[in-house]
Amino acid sequence: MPSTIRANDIADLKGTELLSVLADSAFARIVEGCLVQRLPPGAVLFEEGDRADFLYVVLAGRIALVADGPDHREAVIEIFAAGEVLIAPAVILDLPYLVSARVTEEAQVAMLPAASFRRAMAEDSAASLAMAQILARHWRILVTQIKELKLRSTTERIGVYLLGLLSADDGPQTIRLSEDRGTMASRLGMSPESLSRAFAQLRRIGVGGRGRTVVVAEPEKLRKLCRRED
Amino acid sequence: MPSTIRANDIADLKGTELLSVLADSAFARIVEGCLVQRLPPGAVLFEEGDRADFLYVVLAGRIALVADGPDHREAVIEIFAAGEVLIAPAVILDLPYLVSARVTEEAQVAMLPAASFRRAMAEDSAASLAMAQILARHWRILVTQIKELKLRSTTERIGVYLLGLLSADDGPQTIRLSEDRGTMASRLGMSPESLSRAFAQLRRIGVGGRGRTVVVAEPEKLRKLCRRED
DNA sequence: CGGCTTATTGACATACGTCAACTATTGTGG
DNA sequence: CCACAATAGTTGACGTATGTCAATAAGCCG
Repeated sequence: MPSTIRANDIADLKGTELLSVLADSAFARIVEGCLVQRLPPGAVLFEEGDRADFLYVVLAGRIALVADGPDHREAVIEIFAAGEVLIAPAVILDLPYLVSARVTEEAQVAMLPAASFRRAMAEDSAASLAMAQILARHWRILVTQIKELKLRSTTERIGVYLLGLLSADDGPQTIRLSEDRGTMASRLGMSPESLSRAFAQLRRIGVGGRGRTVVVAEPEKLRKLCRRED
Repeated sequence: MPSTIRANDIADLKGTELLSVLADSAFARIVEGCLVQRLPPGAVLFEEGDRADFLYVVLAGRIALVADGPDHREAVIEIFAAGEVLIAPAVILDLPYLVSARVTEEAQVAMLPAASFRRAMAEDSAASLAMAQILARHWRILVTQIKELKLRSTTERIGVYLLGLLSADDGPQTIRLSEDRGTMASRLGMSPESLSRAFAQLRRIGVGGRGRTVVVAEPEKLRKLCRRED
């Protein structure tokens, strides 16, 4: 059940990139009609096609944007973590959601009424500038994803994904996946089985581990695999 | 060769969604350092990795954003027409271009210096609001494309693409593709050969025509093919 | 009318998905 | 703490959609 907002939720909201720039009065107005929800994994925030009545802000946990396909297939488009703002585009344009949202990791989210958010955007220039910057970053994230889908094999896509989790260091590294492998497969546009097999491929260049743990023995080999100018 | 701007170019710029909202003084400053270029098909505006020194506005013709793949393969990400603004994200964030841009149809483009555009965004709240709205629309376009790449077959992707060109009418329609079939294939994430074969599939439900002309005898059949809930 | 690019078609290879079986892994209640 | 079920991941066998390579045909332009 949505509940009204508490003091430390307000602090969290104030700490997000988007809302931190708002003037105090504008921030107060936004927070006014705001609801906060704690949700278990699997919970659905909204479904594709719903009217965009709320802007969601992730306060904790993780939320996946998923597109529904034929016969219960689905594709994960993007995953959001604490501090990020969800589906602003639908809210800004006052258009139905293009995707559904589902909790992948026990989450706490704030729901800001769409109309008051749009008003804040129109009245507070810092907000629209911050919004433009956030959307600009997302444009790049999505374009990168499209490039990968169109030009890279399953194995390479996994490689690129892992590289994004690696530090610049060149020694062996252990990383922790923030999603289970099934979700990761869907996000990367492949079946869980293909993911599994692609990981098997990567084993020969020193990528191991199991479950959510992945060990990359030789990051440089992985980088070489994914480098374009081969 | 880039040349300085002429009166009717200024009128065109003033007519675009993004720049029309600017206050006169801000608009004048932006136009100040602006160059205009007329370019033949095949011309490259900039390449992936270049520093984002300019924001491009398409005044006429068409420009494709393309990602370069291994051994001279490439993927078309999006195509822009007159009135649209190109790769604002890189300019806003002052990051290198993620993609290259190539003219697909004899074009005229205005080049606005990145720094003065960023300044205009910061100072003119109407501009950042308009920018946020434009980027919001692009987010939806890109997400739609990702959904299609992840969930639909080549034939369905073509179907959806054609549906986007069709009027709501239910009678036979003749439409004109704005790109050659090779470019269209790349934009849809498939080889030209696959596009050709998928068109052959569609023939049995009344999709015909050749070259840039496509005839859809029974739009309803096409809609049915692409409808999700089978 | 040749040349030129662009589109189609055929034969073939292969990457990836699907279905099904099997094996961890995790969680639950006795 | 162990059995058990439930879930998640792996592996194998197989089918198929899509890419690749090569040859042909069809538009297009000087």
